[in-house]
Amino acid sequence: MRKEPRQARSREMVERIIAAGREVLVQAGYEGFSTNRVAEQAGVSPGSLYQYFPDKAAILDEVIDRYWEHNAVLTERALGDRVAQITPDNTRPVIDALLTAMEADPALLRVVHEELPQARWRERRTQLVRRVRELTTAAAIALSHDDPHAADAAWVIVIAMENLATKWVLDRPDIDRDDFIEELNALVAGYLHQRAQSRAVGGRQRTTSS
Amino acid sequence: MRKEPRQARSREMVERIIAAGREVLVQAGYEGFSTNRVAEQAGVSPGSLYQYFPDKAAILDEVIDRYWEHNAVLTERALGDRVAQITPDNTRPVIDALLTAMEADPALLRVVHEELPQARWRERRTQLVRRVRELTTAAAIALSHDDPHAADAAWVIVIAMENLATKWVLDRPDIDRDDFIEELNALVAGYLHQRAQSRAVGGRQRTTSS
DNA sequence: ATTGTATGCGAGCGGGGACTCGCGTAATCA
DNA sequence: TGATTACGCGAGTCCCCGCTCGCATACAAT
Repeated sequence: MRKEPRQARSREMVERIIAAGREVLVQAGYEGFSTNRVAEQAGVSPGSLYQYFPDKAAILDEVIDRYWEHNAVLTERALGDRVAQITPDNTRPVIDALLTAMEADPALLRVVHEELPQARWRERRTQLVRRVRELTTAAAIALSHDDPHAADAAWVIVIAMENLATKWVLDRPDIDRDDFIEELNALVAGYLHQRAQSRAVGGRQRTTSS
Repeated sequence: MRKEPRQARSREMVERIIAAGREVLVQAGYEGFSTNRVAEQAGVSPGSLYQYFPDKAAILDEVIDRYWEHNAVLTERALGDRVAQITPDNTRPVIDALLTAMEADPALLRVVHEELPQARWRERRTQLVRRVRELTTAAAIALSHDDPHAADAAWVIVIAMENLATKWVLDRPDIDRDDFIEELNALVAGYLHQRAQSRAVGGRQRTTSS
């Protein structure tokens, strides 16, 4: 920020600019996100943008930050008190929470996932992902306490969940929401069991029989 | 294309332009991909680009098309004659092939996955994905012949595989290649078994016990 | 009321990007 | 060899973009 908005008037303007930023980002995409357009959408002069934002990137950052923040809040709310119910065989509450967050603003989700250069916003994604990872690791450990590759399993699950949930929301495949949650749950449960079983049989091996 | 390059000289130039396009895309990223830079990199005048390409997008398209084409060829080669070995419990050849393709050109993979606006290149991705889907569906059907949700399972697996393989190559998590293949194999095998089992017990249900 | 400061404006600047056009040169053909 | 066509060049046009600056207005303090 270049200056603090002191009067109510200017604080409202800053809000209008951020809202306009979101709108332009959704309507025109990342490539169409220009300062002039944002100003116009906000009903504000181009010069006014730069009273409180140092540059174009700052506006974008603010929009993205708020999106992730909003998502984090939604996730926690959706999880609610169902955290206790989570077991390796029942990860439905986490998956449901994840989906709920994703579904809140599909238009922005699309831009964030399909148009933003990922490199510049890598850290901002963490809040939500970290929470999923937390719960996943707990589930993995519950099944096999001394697995040296438990971290690998957590990584696999987190990446898979995040991307499957995202694509389900964006590409709208013909899969019912409850069915989908069921599939993801089976994916996690099956994976964890399969791993536990392989380890019990004789450590990590190249071939497994049914 | 605007004109056919007739002489050998001009055909070479077109090749140089495409190669330069790839180079600029990797070095400068999607946002830095400008016609002037491509021309300079190719050792060619800006005007010459437009002799054979209608616009900037056409150059980019050609680069991306060739990337996918190359990938498809690599996948088939890596699969080789091991296709016969694939079963629901052993999807390693497919995964290996997928990884091999991804590993061939990580720099370009990064740009394609993290910088290109996905919308404009949605169809080009298909060749590789379709092949994986083919093999996956076969594996799914092998385990349960009349599953009404077999297509869902195939979708889940394909999306998961594609993204896991991509992220593994790009984010270089600390997981050994063979271990990773093993994890993915467990993911698929475990998932398919879990589903088959759930169906056997009593159709799709909300709760499963270990 | 008067003065000082915060706010808002919008024409316009400097820059870079996509793309063109008219001209010189190399290849092809008769 | 002369004529015709293909090729290649690069200065230059037009456009849009990020961003600034001098000025007018609204608010706050005294």
